[in-house]
Amino acid sequence: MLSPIPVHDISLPHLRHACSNCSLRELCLPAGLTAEDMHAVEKLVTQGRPVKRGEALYRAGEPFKALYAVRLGFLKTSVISPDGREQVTGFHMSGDLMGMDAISADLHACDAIALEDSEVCELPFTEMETLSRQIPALQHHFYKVMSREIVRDHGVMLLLGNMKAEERVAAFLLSLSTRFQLRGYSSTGFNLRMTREEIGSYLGLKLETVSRTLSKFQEQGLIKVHNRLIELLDLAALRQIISNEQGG
Amino acid sequence: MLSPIPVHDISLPHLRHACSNCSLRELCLPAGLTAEDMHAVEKLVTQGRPVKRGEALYRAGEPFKALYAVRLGFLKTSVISPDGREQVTGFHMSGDLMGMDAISADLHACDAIALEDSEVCELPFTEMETLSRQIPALQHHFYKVMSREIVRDHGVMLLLGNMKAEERVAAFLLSLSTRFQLRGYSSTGFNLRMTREEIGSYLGLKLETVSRTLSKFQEQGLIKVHNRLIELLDLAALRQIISNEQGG
DNA sequence: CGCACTTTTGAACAGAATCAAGTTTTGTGG
DNA sequence: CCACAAAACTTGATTCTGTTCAAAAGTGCG
Repeated sequence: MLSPIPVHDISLPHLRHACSNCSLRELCLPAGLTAEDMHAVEKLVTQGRPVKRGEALYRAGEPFKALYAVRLGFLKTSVISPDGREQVTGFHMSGDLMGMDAISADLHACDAIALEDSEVCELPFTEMETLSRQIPALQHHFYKVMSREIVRDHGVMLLLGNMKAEERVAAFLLSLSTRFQLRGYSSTGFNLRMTREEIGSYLGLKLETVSRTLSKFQEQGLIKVHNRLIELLDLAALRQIISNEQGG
Repeated sequence: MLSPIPVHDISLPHLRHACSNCSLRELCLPAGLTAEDMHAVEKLVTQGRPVKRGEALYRAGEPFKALYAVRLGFLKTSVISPDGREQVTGFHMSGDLMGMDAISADLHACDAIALEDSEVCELPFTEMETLSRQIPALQHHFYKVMSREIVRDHGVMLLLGNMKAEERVAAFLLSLSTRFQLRGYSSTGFNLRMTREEIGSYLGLKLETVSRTLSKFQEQGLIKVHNRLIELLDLAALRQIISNEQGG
């Protein structure tokens, strides 16, 4: 199994580095773990596992063994209904924890596909569970991360249930902007890693509507679009659009 | 604090009874707890707390102290966007566990309103967390219940993102049917506890559309509607509608 | 028993989907 | 490095689903 980061490199300083910079952000940083706790956690974390663009990290129906912390790259998750409709349920970037929906039935409930060459850390769940009994902060943190996922999903439900096409696209761009910023990247210029169709699936719109809406925003001078390169020119106006289309 | 069930009644046999019949179904039943474990859990569970129709069990922004297991009754949860749009995120009946979205920020993230006179058990979260470190099955079960909530939310996202009005309403009726059946009630005849507007909010539709769709189903002989009394006459046809509208 | 809330139904309208071309980009192999 | 095929994107015209606006009828709670 090839990996850009050999096992022996996953020492405490290394993991710390990984945590604070890209990888285990969601898992480790806010947990407030001591050096000793960290050491225990790191022993469970496998070496980085690469996932090439287009490949699946896991697929719905596969047995659940581990959660995954995105170390770098970009992935989507999606559920597919029995009659073949796909709903993208999320986009995931460095520091995000994936696979929590699989705990419920011990089977993965969605597909996770890399949208660009990515790398994840595997967190064997049973072992993490055992460890979290010894480290209250870790246990609490897992509850928190799962809770945050629920809150996020409720936000998407609000978007899907209440918002118009323009509001959805604006909310999507602003959400990406915030997430990139949190990771130290530009909040106003970034590269969409997904197709218009995948954006549309996430937002409950057809790809043509996504395309048209982006074009319209560009005409209005709110953004600049060159393929998947996006530049946000007027964050305030985008926020205004979400706040019920007043003004602008 | 008035309660139909005094504290001293919450003895082991009582809690067992509550679990298997109505209340802590989601919390206790699948956890496979021993009698001893059960006893420990029951010491944490407060007496039943009544919530009258129209009252809030909790409101967004309130500090988070406990999860709630619905003992009996019917509640809705909803998030409200800054500009005032309401999205009903779920309907909750006996045995359901509520409040998990509050763990994330130690604040409730949604409103929980009783749609009929209800009663809940309060589960102080910090204490439950501590206890779950001593009872692995309990810890695992909490993870499972939260995971199930995530899976459920993804299902709603699929519905909101991909389905037409008729499909949504059919899916909603069938979902209620299943849930009532699991609790030992009729799966074909039940009382909607919520308004058309609340159904619409949950399904991403306007109340008029919900009403029209129910009327149409009635004309087609799939259901019988008398106000909030619903009778499902052709489950197969309703399922067919969800399976992409073929046949019928 | 009456008033407010809920529900139904109709008619006109709007927003997004669908259908359809044409263009651009990307990835691959020669 | 270029040529080519496949995939992705844009834009327009049309259609259709669901919303909006409106009014009337029904229900139930105090």
